[in-house]
Amino acid sequence: MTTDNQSPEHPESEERQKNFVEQIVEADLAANTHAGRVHTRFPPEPNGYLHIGHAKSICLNFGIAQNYNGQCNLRFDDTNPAKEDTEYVDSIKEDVQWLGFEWDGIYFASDYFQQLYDLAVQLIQDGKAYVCSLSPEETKEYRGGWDGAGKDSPYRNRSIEENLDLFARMKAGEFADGEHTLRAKIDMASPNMNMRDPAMYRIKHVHHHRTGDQWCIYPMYDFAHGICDSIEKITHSICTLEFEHHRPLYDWFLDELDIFRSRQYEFARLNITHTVMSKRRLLELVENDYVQGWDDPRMPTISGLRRRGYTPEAIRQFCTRIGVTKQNSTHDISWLEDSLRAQLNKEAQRRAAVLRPLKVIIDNFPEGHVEMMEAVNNPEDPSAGTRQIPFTRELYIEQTDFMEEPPKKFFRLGPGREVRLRYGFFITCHEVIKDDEGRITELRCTYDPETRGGQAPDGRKVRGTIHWVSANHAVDAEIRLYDHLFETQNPSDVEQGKSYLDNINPNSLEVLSNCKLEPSLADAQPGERFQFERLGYFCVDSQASNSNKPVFNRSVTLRDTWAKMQRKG
RNA sequence: UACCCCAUAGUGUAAUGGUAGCACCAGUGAUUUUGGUUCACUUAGUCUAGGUUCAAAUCCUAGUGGGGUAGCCA
Repeated sequence: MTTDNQSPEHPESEERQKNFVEQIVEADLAANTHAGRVHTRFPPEPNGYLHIGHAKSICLNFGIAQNYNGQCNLRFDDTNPAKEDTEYVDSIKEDVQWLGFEWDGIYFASDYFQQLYDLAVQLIQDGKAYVCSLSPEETKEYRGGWDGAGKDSPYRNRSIEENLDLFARMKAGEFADGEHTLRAKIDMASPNMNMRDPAMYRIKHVHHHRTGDQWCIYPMYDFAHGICDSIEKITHSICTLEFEHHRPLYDWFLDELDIFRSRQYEFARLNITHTVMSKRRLLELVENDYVQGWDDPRMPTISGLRRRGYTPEAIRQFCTRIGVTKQNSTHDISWLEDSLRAQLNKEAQRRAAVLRPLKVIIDNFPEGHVEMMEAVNNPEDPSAGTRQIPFTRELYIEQTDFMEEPPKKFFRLGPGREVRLRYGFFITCHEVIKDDEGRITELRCTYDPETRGGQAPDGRKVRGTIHWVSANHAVDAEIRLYDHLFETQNPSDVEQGKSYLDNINPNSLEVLSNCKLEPSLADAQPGERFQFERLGYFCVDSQASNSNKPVFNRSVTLRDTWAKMQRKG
């Protein structure tokens, strides 16, 4: 259930077309299938951090519960202790809550291990399951391929008594890993591989993060998942497309066991350009230090996006904008970025920050004099008020806001040109000072005292308005500029012999350590977000900032039509 | 090789047998003390071939294209 931001004027709650899952839910409601009850669940395996693709699923599952007066559980699918860990459990809970959702029930598949075991025994007693003693290799061989039917396991017709005995001894730890499995007795000739006597239990002498060493046999996903749904009386079990072929098996278990009938529905997982989304790859990026952890601001993980400066609202907004269908598709990453811009444009306070400083001396401004200027905090929100910023003789402007030989459409500063310093004065550049290597080190300018605040009494116009910071008052800061983690739209699209890793963007992180911020930014708190005017949205890094030198992450740039014009030439 | 799913402007999605619509992108213009925001306008689409029907994006068949599936992973 969402805990905030559901006001009527909020874009998330605006009228929109219902997606196909919502239509199914509404049809069930209309038909009174579950007496008006809607119950979903979000079922992550705690073997990695949540990413934006999970956010889509979270928004779908929790969103449906919320919109139809239902409930949504958080359930950890922890049936494979070899890969799972409490570290992941904790991060998943944190991420779900941060996204703004509260689960109605929190469960673990491991809570149900005994019930699962009992139901497996029941299936054996009904002659629907058997202990198979084929090796993994033999099992694969017997399963057959797409070109024909598989072969029945020689153990398929063991007596019920023998199966019961063997299964009990599997549980008791009498056998080594891989010696036996419990299999459902379905159809080795099925064109659906999942129905060719799938494994229900395997022996794994592995310590489980919650049940410890209590079990040495663990249920397989197909057996456990549907039963967990059934136990929790889940009405709509929503998963991704690759589980489509598992649905007949999901149904088979519930039907044979004759327990509460949950239904599985599948939707297309989220793909986004310039990034990767599989847990395997994200893990690889982390473990091989391509990034600096799961919460690296370049990662598509929830924790990465959070550290990058994304808001839960922006992510939820993105998830509702992209829709839910069964079509495989890839969304442009700029959609995600736009969602953030849309929110922060309305909410973020504006500040001045100079990324790559160029000193400007105002020759006709009195030395030592400080003139306090009034600046609007947020033009989109008058209630945000104003603040005072100091104007002095020595300023910093952006290096990119000056060109010695400006091209035609360049509106900013150049020799002999006049621009407006935002909330300051008009200044005109008279002299360019360079070092021995010819690099520009300083600009000599004059200001027009009549233009205080940025208006000329004679009504003369100026094309460019640039930002600035008073040199003596400036706060030094480190600013990290992030770009797409991968250069190509689809990192997985590689020629023979190459891997997605070859598409990593070598310039995905640029650290600027000599940035100059306006004084009001001195005590910005970790996680706080601002718009640095004309540059983008930035937030105080939650890990690296300390009191002597704040560190800001660039969440997203502003739209930049000038940069676009330059790119096009 | 078999089975399953999918196919609508560049991208992403509506229309559920009855006028093909929306958003983003792109382009043009207006406003603007952020080359931001906002506003207006413009471009552009039902994969192909048959069939059913008064009427098909929608139903049927075939083809084409894309995706998925042969873990004792989930």
